[in-house]
Amino acid sequence: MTSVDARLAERNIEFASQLDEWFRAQARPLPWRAPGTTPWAVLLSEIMSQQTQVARVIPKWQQFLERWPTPADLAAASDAEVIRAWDRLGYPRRAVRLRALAEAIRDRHAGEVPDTVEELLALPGIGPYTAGAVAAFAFGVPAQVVDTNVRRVLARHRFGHAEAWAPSVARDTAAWNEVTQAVPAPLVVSLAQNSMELGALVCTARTPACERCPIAEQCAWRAEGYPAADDSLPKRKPQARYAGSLREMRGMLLAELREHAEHSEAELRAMHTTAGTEDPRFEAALESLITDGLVVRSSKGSLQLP
DNA sequence: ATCCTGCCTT
DNA sequence: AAGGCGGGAT
Repeated sequence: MTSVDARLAERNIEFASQLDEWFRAQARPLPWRAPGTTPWAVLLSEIMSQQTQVARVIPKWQQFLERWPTPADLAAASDAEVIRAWDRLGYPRRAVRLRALAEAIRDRHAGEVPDTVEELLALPGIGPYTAGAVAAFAFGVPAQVVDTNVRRVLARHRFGHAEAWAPSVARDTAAWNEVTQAVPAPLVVSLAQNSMELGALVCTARTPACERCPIAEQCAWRAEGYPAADDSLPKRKPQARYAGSLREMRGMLLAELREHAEHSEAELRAMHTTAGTEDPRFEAALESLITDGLVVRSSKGSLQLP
């Protein structure tokens, strides 16, 4: 081992150890972190937390588990039931994917959530983050876990960037490999959870609370005087305006279909036609919902949840 | 306006 | 690599 490797190893282990100490004292008691949480419950929490804040996920997570305690239970439900239960968590296509996911677990894995990244990644609706998170948090595998929080913490603390780099599997993997090198497996697992928690509570995107940060002393970004974002780094494009968007129309149509079991297509179209002029978004929104499997067109021109 | 424990398609 | 996809909170 070269002296460079030795120094990196020392830095990595100190980084992981300090975060671990902080986590034990400061972490939120999230329900899916309680001992005895099933892999299915962990998986469900990760799916629901994809682009939805923890506070909004918690009650919905509890409702789903009470109603569908195992993958087989959810697989046996209809898409319509799951879409209605999903309610306003956002990105309703996740509800359909979730049921397909439960079905795949039932059919390919005898109803048990698999414990390897490779098998998890092959399931619908599970990408690099979720596969790693489930392997790590449900099964203790020292897998790569890079979400927006980890990405930002590493970008700042280890690499001195003001903002996280844009999501890229290559960048995520390179950074993860560097910071976990020579770190013992159990500590790698906690590093994932700990850095995620630090990003959520302290090293936040907008106004980081550096005065409460347990690793501020070693922070590269702080050492460099909190430099502004590097323009050479790719940035996520801001979301388009919601009012008037196709997404808004999708939301309106889905709300109506959630409420009434069935609609005639003509009736639904009429609801979005004023003074003889059809809302130009109507057709595209409907087709998009059908493509996502959120709405089905029946034989005689009626629309309903699948 | 920006962010939130991303994923899938093109 | 880029664009699309909810809805709530700050």
